[in-house]
Amino acid sequence: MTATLNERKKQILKAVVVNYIVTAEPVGSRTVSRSHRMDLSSATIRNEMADLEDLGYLIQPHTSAGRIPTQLGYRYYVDNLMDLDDLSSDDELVISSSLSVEKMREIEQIINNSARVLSSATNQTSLIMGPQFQKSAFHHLRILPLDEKRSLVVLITDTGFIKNKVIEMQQQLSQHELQQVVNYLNQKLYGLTIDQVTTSLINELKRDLFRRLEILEQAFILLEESLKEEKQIRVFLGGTTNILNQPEFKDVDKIRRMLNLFEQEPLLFKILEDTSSEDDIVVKIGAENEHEDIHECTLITGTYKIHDKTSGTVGVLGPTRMDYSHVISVMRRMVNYLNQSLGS
Amino acid sequence: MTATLNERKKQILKAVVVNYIVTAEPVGSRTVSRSHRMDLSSATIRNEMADLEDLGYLIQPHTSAGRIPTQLGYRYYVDNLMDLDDLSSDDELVISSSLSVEKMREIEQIINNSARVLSSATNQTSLIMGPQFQKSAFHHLRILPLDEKRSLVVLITDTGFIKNKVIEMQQQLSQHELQQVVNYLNQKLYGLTIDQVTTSLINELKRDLFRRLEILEQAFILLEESLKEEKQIRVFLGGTTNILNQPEFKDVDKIRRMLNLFEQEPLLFKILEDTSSEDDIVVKIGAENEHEDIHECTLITGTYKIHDKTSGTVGVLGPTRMDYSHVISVMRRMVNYLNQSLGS
DNA sequence: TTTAGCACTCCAAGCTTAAGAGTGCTAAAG
DNA sequence: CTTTAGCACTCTTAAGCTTGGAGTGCTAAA
Repeated sequence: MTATLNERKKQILKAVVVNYIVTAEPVGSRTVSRSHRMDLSSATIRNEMADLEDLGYLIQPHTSAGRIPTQLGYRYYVDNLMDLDDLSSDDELVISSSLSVEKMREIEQIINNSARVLSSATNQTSLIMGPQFQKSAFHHLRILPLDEKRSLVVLITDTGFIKNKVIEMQQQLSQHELQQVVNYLNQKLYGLTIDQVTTSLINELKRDLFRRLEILEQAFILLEESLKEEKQIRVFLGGTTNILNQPEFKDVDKIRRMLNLFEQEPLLFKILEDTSSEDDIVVKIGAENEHEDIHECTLITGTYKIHDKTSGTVGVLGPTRMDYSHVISVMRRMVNYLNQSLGS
Repeated sequence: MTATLNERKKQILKAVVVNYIVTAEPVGSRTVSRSHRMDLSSATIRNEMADLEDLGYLIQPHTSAGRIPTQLGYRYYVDNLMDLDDLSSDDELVISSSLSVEKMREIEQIINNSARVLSSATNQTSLIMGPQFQKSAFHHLRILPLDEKRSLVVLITDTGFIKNKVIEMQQQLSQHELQQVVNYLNQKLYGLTIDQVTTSLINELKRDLFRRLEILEQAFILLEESLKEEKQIRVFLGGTTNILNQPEFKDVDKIRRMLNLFEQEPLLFKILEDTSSEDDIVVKIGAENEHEDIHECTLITGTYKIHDKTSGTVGVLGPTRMDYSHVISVMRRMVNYLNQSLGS
């Protein structure tokens, strides 16, 4: 199908897409013939555009309107026609300055901030999936008694994650008893990924441990709880109100559906996850996305790494009429930034 | 002003408010005369309504439309006319079941969940201000070394808050050295509220400590950081999309302004803070709110306590046309619940 | 003091109209 | 064979107009 487009058709398709991205209005033949250095009359362009419509790249909202790109048209544009955007020094400035103003230490902070920057640099909504804690390997566990009843459990992974949780224990445990349990667990769990530390494994260990010292129901509950809580990965959003600026969302009902979607973290997670496992940047246009509520949207995603492990996904979501080249450039930069600042 | 309303006017005002809350349409004299057991003709009602308009309790959107309550009208209704709502067993069920399904341990979880429940029980947007950590008193500090470079700092307050933070230290400190610092700090800071632990106090301690043992720049940075981070209180939102269901927000521009507001935590904090310091439930109608963007909204707030200290604020935000009695009832229940589950 | 009746006002919804943008087709020109 | 000019036609959008209904205020009678 790609082969069937001659140079002139490509130029015209590109002109329509570029123009439509900017104006959000159907593009007429006259506009194309005048504005894009094409030494052809509008009539000729009209003929070509009619062809492009037959081929499925363009569509008319109604007879006697200009054309707008179809999903296929965008796809062709992204794959074959798009010029990559050099970030303007303005954007460059905005991005790098807002990212580096403060040294941020906490992962959550970094990601939250990134989401904000990404959305404001693209004028779209951004989604960032937090690091996938589950893929990290268990390194060791420590327990710090706080007072008679409470202890702080600290879980450390090979990628440098540190999760901690306060737990309460009905039964008092001596420092020594605690230490025994902790040592046992460290020995058994070392090197497993968090995913692999299943409830059944924990139950097994529990049985095992009961045989030897018969105290520690509570110590296990804590472990189970710490893990369970981390099962659901957090998705950070930025600029959710940006979609309201897009003319394609002037309908309250569409807005509601989108915002509703944004409130459902598991769904967002699924949407992002569907795209991942690629190395570079992925562009999913319209119905290429699984989820029905974003069939009129484009999702552009990239993945970042922590310690060379694929770790999380960054996404920008907006209407299919999106400034692809710009968003892709910003995304590149963002992924780089995350790789750097989370990598260490 | 209150005294000037005779019984009949009160009944009519009440009827208009109640009706308008349900229908969101201007209420005509005929509607009032028929529906609310008033044995008066519409003409009589008309006269009374004209009076109520002169007094500032009602207003006509245009000549020859029914009346709708003014801000003053709502105020009078809330202060003098409102029947308190017995929660229907349905609501009762929804609320108590969704709150008690799981034992939640983390404060953040409890609050987040509460926000969700509150918004769905009221069909409005809910805001909950997290506990004001700053008002708690410092109890003690502990440090748990994790590996050569990192330590976990744990801060415990008298109200049972436990904050922890991982810090990195360039310089290695021996367990002994660390312990010395920690002991010193615990002694000096004990009993102060977190608010009182200012940067200047820290600097003072720092100087003091330097004189005796000259190591611990890092140890202080950590303390400063832990505290700074907690300065901004988190506001939890629930049901932000509920405002989209209200007919008064069918305008995209209004929606944008509201959602924008919701994205700015410091503003929300300020809005909630303005209402607090009361013991019971506070109703702020329309322009009674400071912030201009919610001049067409009503904010109903309550405060909850942890360990008998006033601790945070719960709010429901919606258009001035709001089911006051229902929201207030739900709010009561919510505050009770929070007092119970955070109190221990 | 209350009520019935009536003229009047105003909005909302539907319809009509005119302007403008853009097309498809045809026939002529290159 | 390709390109272009010209023209009739289509469709949308905005503005103006019409109409029905809801609700009022006023007056006069009960």
